[in-house]
Amino acid sequence: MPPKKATDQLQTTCATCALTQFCLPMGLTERELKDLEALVKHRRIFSRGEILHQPGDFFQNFYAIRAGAVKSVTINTAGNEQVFGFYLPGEVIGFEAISTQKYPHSIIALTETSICELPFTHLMQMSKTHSGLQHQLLALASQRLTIDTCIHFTDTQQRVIAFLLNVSARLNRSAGLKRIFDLPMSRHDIGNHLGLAMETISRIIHHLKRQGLLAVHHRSIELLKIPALKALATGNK
Amino acid sequence: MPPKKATDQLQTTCATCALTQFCLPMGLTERELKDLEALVKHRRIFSRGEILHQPGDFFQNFYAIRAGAVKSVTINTAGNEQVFGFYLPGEVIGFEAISTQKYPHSIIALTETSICELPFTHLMQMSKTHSGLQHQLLALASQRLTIDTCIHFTDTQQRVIAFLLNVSARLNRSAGLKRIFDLPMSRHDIGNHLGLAMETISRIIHHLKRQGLLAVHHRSIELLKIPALKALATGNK
DNA sequence: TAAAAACATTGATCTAGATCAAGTTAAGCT
DNA sequence: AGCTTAACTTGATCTAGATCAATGTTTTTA
Repeated sequence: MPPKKATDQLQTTCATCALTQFCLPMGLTERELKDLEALVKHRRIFSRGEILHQPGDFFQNFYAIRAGAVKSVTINTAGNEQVFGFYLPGEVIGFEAISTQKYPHSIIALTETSICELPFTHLMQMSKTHSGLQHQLLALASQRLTIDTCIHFTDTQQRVIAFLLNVSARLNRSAGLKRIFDLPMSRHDIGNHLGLAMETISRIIHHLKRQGLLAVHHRSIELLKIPALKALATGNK
Repeated sequence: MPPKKATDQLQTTCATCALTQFCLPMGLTERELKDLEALVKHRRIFSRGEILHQPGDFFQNFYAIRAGAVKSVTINTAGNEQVFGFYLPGEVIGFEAISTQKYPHSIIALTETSICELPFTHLMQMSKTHSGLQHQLLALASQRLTIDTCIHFTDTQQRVIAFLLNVSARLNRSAGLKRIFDLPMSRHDIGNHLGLAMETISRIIHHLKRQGLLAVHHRSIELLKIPALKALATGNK
């Protein structure tokens, strides 16, 4: 069940949302789910380029991505952007802000993006009585710690393939990799995030295409030989 | 109050530990602290090179670093090590394992290292009634998400300086940077972690030394011009 | 619907940093 | 203490990927 378009999502409840088994509701009892639902403050749509929050903004809400995608960035003093990561449907923004009470990054919508806003203090209050929620909050923070292993690969091609497989898996949370998908972010953003030039991303993807490992048309990707791609990503050249 | 040597730490309790205000006990009431103390299963010493756990091991315990340091690594199919990060005194290992119930990495002691073992299920049980602990668990997971920003810098020198400042700050959690400290990890590990060759680390450190920004003798570092180093790290060349 | 802007590809050149290699220093071991 | 081994430094060379540049494509906006 793929997430619907951003604009279709405004009336959905947690119980009827396609992402209910991956997002915050996961593992919650029916009762807990109903209470969580009551706690959702806003459902909002951001259009491409809009900023959800800036670094230093006081941390008040989690944002659960319902449809679309955002990037997490900072701008350094020299004016250069630094892409820290991406958030895809079902993923929750805010964990990195808990300890300092301030968001550390800018969150910018990459496409039309629909989100659910959840007040943190209410969530914490609720999780005192709802132990399923308490566990799920930690589990989501945990997931976030291991979600993005691509940056750690030394080999450039490995990094790019691992990134593509990572996005594919995250877009298809239920079962394995999504074979056909659209990258929500630009080559520039991918490059920045992986510490590579945009042109290098382009060339590596082209190379994989020529080898018949995937089909590409701009941001649309089809993984053709998943086992081979996996093998390359884990370092078996 | 610097952390004592690993071997001095076996008898210490949470209440008397120098790290009490940074580690899990932070923000806990006296009552909560006493209950937490009762929950600590083991205090153990690992010597250099010893493995705390392997990837895939069933997640049962958090490990709080009391003295020393460890690295978090994986070995890929080609036999290459990949350094994911480091844990320094007061830091807690285990958050990345909550969602899958398995540790994703090997944890290897870099020096003589003393740790406190805390059973996860007991912690969760306890945090149902101790809301300070519940918050502190999330806060520590949160901290972990933002602790290691060095890898995201594009410029090589920036990455290395940011790394040194990062270690310095983490070794001196209370107040700002530690001016004089020993790196617990090898140049090789630093390089691997930052995606650079060991020789490059050596050369960049040598370069900073020649500029008079720091004093180095093997793993011992003294930060001589902190503002200048900070400026370089944030991209003002 | 056309024009503009943003994004992506492809090629040519150049340089930062990897790799290779040798020598030095420090740490662990018997 | 002296031997062995691991870690670090320094230099020379080479290459992967950055940078520069031009063109093509798609999306956005007027």
